[in-house]
Order: sequence, then structure tokens, then C-alpha cells
Amino acid sequence: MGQDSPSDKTMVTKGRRSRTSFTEEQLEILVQAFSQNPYPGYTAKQRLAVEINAEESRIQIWFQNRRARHGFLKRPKKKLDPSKDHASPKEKIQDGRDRRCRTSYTSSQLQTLKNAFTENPYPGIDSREQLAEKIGVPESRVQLFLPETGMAQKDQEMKNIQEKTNQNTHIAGNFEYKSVLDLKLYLSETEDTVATQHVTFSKRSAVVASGV
Amino acid sequence: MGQDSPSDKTMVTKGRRSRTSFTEEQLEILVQAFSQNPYPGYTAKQRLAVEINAEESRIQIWFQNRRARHGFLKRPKKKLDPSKDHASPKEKIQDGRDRRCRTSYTSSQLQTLKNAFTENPYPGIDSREQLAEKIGVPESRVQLFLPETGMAQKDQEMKNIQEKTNQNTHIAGNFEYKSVLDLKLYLSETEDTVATQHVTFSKRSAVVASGV
DNA sequence: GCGTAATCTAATCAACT
DNA sequence: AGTTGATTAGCTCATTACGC
DNA sequence: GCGTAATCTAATCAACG
DNA sequence: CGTTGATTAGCCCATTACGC
Repeated sequence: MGQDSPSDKTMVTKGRRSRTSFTEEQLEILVQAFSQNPYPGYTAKQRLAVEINAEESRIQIWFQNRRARHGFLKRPKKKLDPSKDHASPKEKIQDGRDRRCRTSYTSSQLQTLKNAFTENPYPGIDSREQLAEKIGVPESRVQLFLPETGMAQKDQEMKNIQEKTNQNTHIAGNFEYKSVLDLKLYLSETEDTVATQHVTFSKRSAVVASGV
Repeated sequence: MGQDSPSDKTMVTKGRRSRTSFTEEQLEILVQAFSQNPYPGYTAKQRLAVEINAEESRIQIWFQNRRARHGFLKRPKKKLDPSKDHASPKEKIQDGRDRRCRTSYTSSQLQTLKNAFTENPYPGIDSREQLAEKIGVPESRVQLFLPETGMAQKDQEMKNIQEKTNQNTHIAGNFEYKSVLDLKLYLSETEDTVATQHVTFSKRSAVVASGV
């Protein structure tokens, strides 16, 4: 899905944010911070933002790109380096648990956002800042709002539920079931009597390993 | 749900269509037509509209109000008066089968309508005519569009599906099931062996009458 | 607990040098 | 043309975790 | 066949005489 | 203030029937 006609691309890509260029000193600080922790929390990013005089969202993007391009893929599940110092237990844990506070939108704000979304799902930077000004929300939040929630979400959800309802039937024991959820119920009801069944249960598929 | 504060009512009821007043002769013709057929088809209404020089939608409303207020409730299912003439079989059947052609909306028109709807679910006559002009559709269609389709519909649909998914569990045989659909499957699988079960199956509930 | 904002990865687009 | 900031998709909605 | 525009009823709002 | 045109809801989406 790479090469489309350039016409629709111009629709999509009009008015993007002007490219930020960091100075030498700014980059120095960023690289230094990255080497210490490629996954800074919100406060860390905020601190950096103040330190180098940039928006926090730009720093967010910088870290994302840096992570994607300078190795360091696969975010460590908990802490990847237990050999390091673990002296101050409170100072070290700035890894995952520190993020921007959830912004909650009033219904009128949601209205405005949804309307803007239906009119143009890919607003340029100017439209976004206009919106941000209008509803009193940082532009970075407006930018991230659209894919997150709103109508498209609802459409998708509906489609999924539809498909889930029309899901292929599964076989368990002597019976046929339509929904994985019900299969689970059935198995949990019978697992005392038929204890040797091995069931792999994921969100969307269930496989019965052994027969009755 | 009758008496709310008058404030929101003014929001809802601002800018309604100016009250049409029919002349004596117009009323005479309308009453005459009503006595012949209280449920005129589209062509009949159109004919009347030309005859008395009024919009077809106004005539529609007039007939609705007349039906509601001058007896004649309970629309006959097929034809309520078989004792009458049945000589010309083609001329008589102008009852239900003659209606305005479906207007189909382009996606851009739908966009405009939906946006207008989310901005203001109850537009006044002026907003409606503005919209109608903008998208090239009769105002009467714009007026009727909003409750018909659009977003609200989708919301309702989702809510229903949600409820269907979270339906109460049912008991059949020794097992517990979550979905009525699955209950149906189960029963159909076992109905040879347990043939005396009586099942009432509707869209939303299934009741097992007899035990195993 | 559910809803959903925040966050993430992978891929691509595009401005600047 | 390479570098790198910005944007987009994420397809049985990506994953996580927090506010209400 | 499904999606949905057209149509309907019952109730209420509200302008005009 | 009654008559009557206009509007709104229709609560497990009001019902009907037509276009695609």
C-alpha cells in the first residue's frame, strides 16, 4: 500500500508541522539523556523540554525516532538492567509509571473535535492549532486525539462486534459453538470431569488440544 | 417527560416553519379528497399540491393532522372496505404502493448533513433551507433526514449489539450459555435425543420450556 | 472494571542540507 | 540522495495503564 | 436481502383568529 | 383559549417497502 496517485496524498499531507531543527547543544543534551534512558517518563521529558527550550511533544517525537533508528527496539518489559545501581528505590522508578495526566474533554469539546474530524480526518497543523485555541487544549493533544477516539473508533468497534457475532463455529466435545466465550464457559463447566483437555485460550481463538 | 424548563425548549423550538393558512377553497378541496381517501399516495398528494398551489409536504402534514383528529385512526392493514367496488383493479390500488421516489444522497451530502446534525440536532426552518440549498435537496427531505438516519441511528445500533453481547446467561441442559444464538445451536444439535423440549425463540430471548 | 487518553512500533512522507 | 523530523496505521481495532 | 428513505401514530408545541 | 399547522419521539432501534 505504498504508491498511490499523488492527488490524494496532497490532500492528506497538506500543512504539516514545520520541521524542527535542534541545535548542537540541544542534541547533545538529548543524546546524553537518551543514553541514560531511552524511555523517559513525562516529567523527564518535561524537564528536558525546559532545559533545551522546546515543546515536550517534539522531544517525544525525537525519542521515538531515535529508538526506532538507533537500535534499542523491543521495549524492556520491566527493567532490563538489574546489574546497575538499585540504591535509591524511589528515584530509579521513573520508567513507565510517569506519564502525562489524562486530559478529559467536555462534551462540547468532543463535539467540536468530532465535527472537525468528520469534515477533515487529517487536518494540517494550522487547523489543529485553530482547534486547540478554540477549545482550550494543547495542540499536541488535538493532534493525538483524532486517531485515538471519535467516530472511526466507533465504526471499527461496530464492525468487530458484527464479525464476532458472525464468527466461525468451533467444535468442542460433541457440540458446536459459535462464540469463543461460550466455549470457555463450556470447558470450565466440564473441566473437572474431563481434566486432560489442554486449551489454548487467547482473546480471539480457542483450540482444543485433546479429544474427549 | 412533559414539562421541562422553558430554556431548553426555546433552544429546540427556535425558528419553526411559519404557520401555513389554507384558504376556504383549498380546504374544501382537501376535505373532499380526504373523504374520498384519507391516505393519498404520492401522486395524489402531488396532484393536490398543484391543484391548490401548495407544497406537497404541507399537504402531507395536513392529512396527518386530519387523520389524527377526525377519527380514522388505525390504518387499515390491506383494504378495510371490500364491500365497495372492485371493478377496476388497477385504478383502486393507489393506496400504499405509490410513494415518493427514494432520494439517494451522495457521501458529501451525507457529510454535510451529519455535520449539521451534530452541531445542532434541531435546526430551524432557516437552517434547513440553507442546507437544502447548499446540497441541492428539497427542504422537506432535509427536515425528515435528521431523525431518520445519521449518527443517532448508529449509536442505537451499537447499544443494542452491546446489550446483546452482555445478555444474561441462559441455562440449557447442564450447561450455561451466554448467547441466545449459541443456545439455539445447542438445542438443534440435541433435539433428536431430547425431542420434547419446547423452545420459544425470538430475536432477543429464548426460553426453554421443558427440562431434560 | 470500563472507557479511553497516553504511549509505543513500524513504516512512510518530506524538508533541509 | 541521506538524514531526520513529522505523520500515519495499528485490520479478529497495537498495548498499557489510569481516571472516573 | 440489507440498508435506509418514506411513511405513520401519538403527543405536544405554538401561531393565529 | 380553541383550532390547527408544525415538530418531535417512536426506549431491546415505530413500521413499511423500495433501491441498490
